[in-house]
Amino acid sequence: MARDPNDDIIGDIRVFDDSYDDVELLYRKEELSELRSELTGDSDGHVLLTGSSGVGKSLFAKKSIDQINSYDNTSFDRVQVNCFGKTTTAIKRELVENHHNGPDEIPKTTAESDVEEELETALDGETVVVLDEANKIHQTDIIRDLDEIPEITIVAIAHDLNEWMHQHKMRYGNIHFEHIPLSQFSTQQLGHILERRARQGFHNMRVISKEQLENIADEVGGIARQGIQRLWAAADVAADSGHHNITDDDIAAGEPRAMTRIRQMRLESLPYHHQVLYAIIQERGEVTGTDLHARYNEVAADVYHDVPAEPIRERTRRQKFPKLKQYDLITTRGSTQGTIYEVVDADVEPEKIELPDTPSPKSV
DNA sequence: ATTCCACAGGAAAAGATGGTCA
DNA sequence: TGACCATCTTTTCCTGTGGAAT
Repeated sequence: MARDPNDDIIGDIRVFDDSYDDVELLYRKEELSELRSELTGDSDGHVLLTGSSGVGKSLFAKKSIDQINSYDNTSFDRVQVNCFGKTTTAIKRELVENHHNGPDEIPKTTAESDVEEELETALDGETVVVLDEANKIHQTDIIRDLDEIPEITIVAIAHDLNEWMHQHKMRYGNIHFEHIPLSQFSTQQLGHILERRARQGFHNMRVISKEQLENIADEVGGIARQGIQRLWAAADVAADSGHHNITDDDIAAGEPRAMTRIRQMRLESLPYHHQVLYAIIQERGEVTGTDLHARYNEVAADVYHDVPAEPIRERTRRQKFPKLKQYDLITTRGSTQGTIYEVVDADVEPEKIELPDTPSPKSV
């Protein structure tokens, strides 16, 4: 069962990365033309893109704006920044750095007013600023600031319209955003998208059939990111099993592997406290609240030894669980003192956290 | 049935972080 | 630079709940 590299089905693993963007935009004609009329029309409003996780919002923003640029013979610049966890100045700094006119690097000590100045000098015409994960913008007035620069049109990306309204419309009430929702793909559409991916990532297209691709698309309910991970996982399982073609069983067997990979990425994107708590639950598969807190207190000194973070109190720990649930990493059942915390997938390992192995069966 | 207990989660105060402005 | 403000996180305090003990 030794795995011969020549048997590998995957030719280019990068094709299955989240960040891979050397693709053609498919089935987004309507949204594209809406965006085009916003960006090329007279309106000086901004754009809000929404859609559920994994439908390809960032990719759409990137590819469609570049496409509009080349088809319409317009020439505005596109600058894209992920806003997650960044301050106003950090976002502006990154905007300048990402702009083709700007310096590649601005020292972090530069004052905000100077960064602002650098930004305005870099702009030499219409510029579309894409704010990725704009729903994560918290204590910043970045939107208001950018709105005041006439050359800039903002394309903000968020998950959910209501959430966006709640967080921002009140604060930026007078700044207009045209809303363009991105829907999930139909089975057929996603099947086709996956076929393109396979064509790019696999050595040979004959290893998987059209029906199989559509089955994957159907199973993931039109969520592109999941479909792509399922495709990768199916190929990975097939290669492990020494198959030359991907079988239906490989696809089925790949499902947990794909989900594990997605959950693993989510866990790693979370702050340290979440990961510590996850590690404790994962250690035993399931644990009661009492045992969880006891174990936390036991390992706290070790686990927080050489990290910037400090251990947190019980109430604060409880406040971390909703996020872990939302990311489908843990579940809870029972209520009040009987609550059991349980990992969804024991194969998802907290890579940064090493718990000291003092197996403490509820020592009384 | 009643009381007791432990804890999840709500409310609000306190703290931390980062921005603005004189 | 320091006083002040806005926002988000953590802590403190507390209430409601459901199971166990009486």
